[in-house]
Amino acid sequence: MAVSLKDIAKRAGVSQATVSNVVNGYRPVGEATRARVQEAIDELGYTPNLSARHLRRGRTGIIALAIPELNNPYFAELAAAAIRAATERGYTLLLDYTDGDRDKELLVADGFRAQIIDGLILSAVHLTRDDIAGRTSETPMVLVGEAIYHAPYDHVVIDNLAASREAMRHLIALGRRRIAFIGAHIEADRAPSLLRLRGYTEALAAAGLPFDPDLTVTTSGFGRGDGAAGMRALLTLAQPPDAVFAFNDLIALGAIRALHDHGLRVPDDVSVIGIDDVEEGRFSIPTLTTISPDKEMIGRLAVEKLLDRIEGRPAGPPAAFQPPFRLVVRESAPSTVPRQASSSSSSS
Amino acid sequence: MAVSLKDIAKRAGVSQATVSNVVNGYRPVGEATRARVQEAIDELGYTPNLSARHLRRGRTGIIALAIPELNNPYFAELAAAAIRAATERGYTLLLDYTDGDRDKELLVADGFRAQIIDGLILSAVHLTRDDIAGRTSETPMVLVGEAIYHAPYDHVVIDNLAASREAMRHLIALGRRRIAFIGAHIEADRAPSLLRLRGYTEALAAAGLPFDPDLTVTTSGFGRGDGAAGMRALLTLAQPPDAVFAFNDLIALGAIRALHDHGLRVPDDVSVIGIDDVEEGRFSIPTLTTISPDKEMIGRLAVEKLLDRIEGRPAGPPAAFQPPFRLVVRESAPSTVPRQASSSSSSS
DNA sequence: ATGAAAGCGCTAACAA
DNA sequence: TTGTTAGCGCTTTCAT
Repeated sequence: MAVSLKDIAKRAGVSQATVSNVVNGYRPVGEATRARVQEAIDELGYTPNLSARHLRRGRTGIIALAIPELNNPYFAELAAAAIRAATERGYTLLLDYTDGDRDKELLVADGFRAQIIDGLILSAVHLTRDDIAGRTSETPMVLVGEAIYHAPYDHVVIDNLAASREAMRHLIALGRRRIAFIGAHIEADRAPSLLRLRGYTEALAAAGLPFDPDLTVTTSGFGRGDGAAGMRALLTLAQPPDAVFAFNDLIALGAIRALHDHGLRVPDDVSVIGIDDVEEGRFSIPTLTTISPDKEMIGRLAVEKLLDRIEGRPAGPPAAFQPPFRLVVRESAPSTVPRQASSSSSSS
Repeated sequence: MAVSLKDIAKRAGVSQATVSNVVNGYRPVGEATRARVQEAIDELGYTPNLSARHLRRGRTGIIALAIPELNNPYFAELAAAAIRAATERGYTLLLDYTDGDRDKELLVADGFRAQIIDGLILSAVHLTRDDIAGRTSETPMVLVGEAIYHAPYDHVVIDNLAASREAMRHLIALGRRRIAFIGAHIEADRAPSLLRLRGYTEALAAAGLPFDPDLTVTTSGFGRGDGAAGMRALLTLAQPPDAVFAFNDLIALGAIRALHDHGLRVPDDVSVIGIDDVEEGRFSIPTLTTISPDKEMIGRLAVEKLLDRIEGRPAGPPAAFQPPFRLVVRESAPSTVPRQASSSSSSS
């Protein structure tokens, strides 16, 4: 059995309460006493038993970040930022991953592991508004991610409408006219792709370009394979697209691969743009033009807002927070309109 | 305050012990009693308080997996496997990431968060043998990853020597003669790249090929940028390589990008092979030939061995476990020898 | 400034 | 088969 408060108290000849106060500093402790206690702590090598502390305090010091998939580097980068932020604030961050499975998302939102965590940052994909609204768990929660719920929770997400418009403007400025969107989803009202899709159609309208339903491709997942399949479908069209706006970078990368397999060149024949700015896109061939959300800030903000709620700081009513983003132009959709076939120009 | 054992006991008119037994099943409980208790549990919505349980049992049900970086998809995939395995066994897996920082690795190994975890799976990069040997923490630990320590801990890792030899045999069978290795490390005796490097030299010797020190490139990290930088260095050689064996896929992918920037073609001018089989390499241009370790089994085995120690199952002395791997041939180093070998030193 | 003592919710040893 | 009871190690009144 490890060294306990009691051991220290005995050794230092004081009460447990005093030791506790030396450790936590809730009440002032006399200088001489403090020194004696500290010495005992050092000698015996005491570390507080967290389970006991948590039992007593009713909090665990653990918060969870639930993400759909670890394999998407976007989430890996987001998680890294959140872990940093939590650690700085003295919390431990537990990564829960839901596998893009609705039941698991429900389970997590509804208090699975609630006993172990003080709060939850949830990046849901499949949850419905009712799922969120009907949540019974009392555990503080902050929402992250593209799906919209209009639910009474803080929500951290970039301005997807503006981001999509900017991506589209870039493509349109390049002279592209048949721009496809890969990564739409079936769910009508709160799908992750909702705002990005709206940005897509609005940008088309603003540029006076027709909206062709054939150019909007639905995918089941969010990975490279989905992007490749979506692109292959587009390539069967009588009039294939001359540009692709992908829901995210992984889909964009998959689309590029499918174009390559089909003997088409990016960006000469087709321009491609994604969203996320994962590192992979800085080294891919071609490198990927993308919208880069401030992932560090997203993670940080989500943690902060959650801790505000947990620690009962005045935080006002639930609100939406929009970290910045910026357009990063790379080879897959460069600023200069592609002249002819000529590749292997490099610019990292 | 949430519903407690006591509440259930009162409601069902039984003792706390009985409720505990119907929840945990340590002792048999009468059918009628069980039903009554279960009903009370359902009605009141009881979930055990884990802090209390852990305080009492002396275990938390949490194990940690410490990895150098989350951004490397290899570790993300490994973590996913470990999380699955832990969850199945009723444990929660906490991801700790050390940032490839020696101090953080030390901290983790030496019992940071020891109060909260029952055991640790450590994938260290920078730790020395002495660091490991001098560990004071009592927390059970299992080692994962390429670095060798000959320390008294279970260690799960593929047979890196055999894997490297197989990768090299493939390159040599292609007719490659100047094969470079990117991703060596300074530390002499237990660096992650040690065995892979030895496999490289042994394979050269076995094929009667000369070992040219210029073709072995040291990198500080393990990412795409390191691979690209390493490749650029190789391309300044008077006689650049005609093939690259990379320490891992990310380095290989970075090397491919650098070759592309240099106007060289993969695999026509230079063949490239990596290790890890990350998903990215199945969609990259060109797709990546690689050694695919069984990540699912690595994660699973590490968790199992750790739980054996934690739960005191007879596990014998610490041992090494070698999950299988296989060569996956893709475009960057196809089986058929490239035809028009134009691997001159034309563009440099 | 310090101490004594009462639990937080649970499990396990001992009784019945 | 079930109940009683004693803590696990800590924080926190209430006294002093």
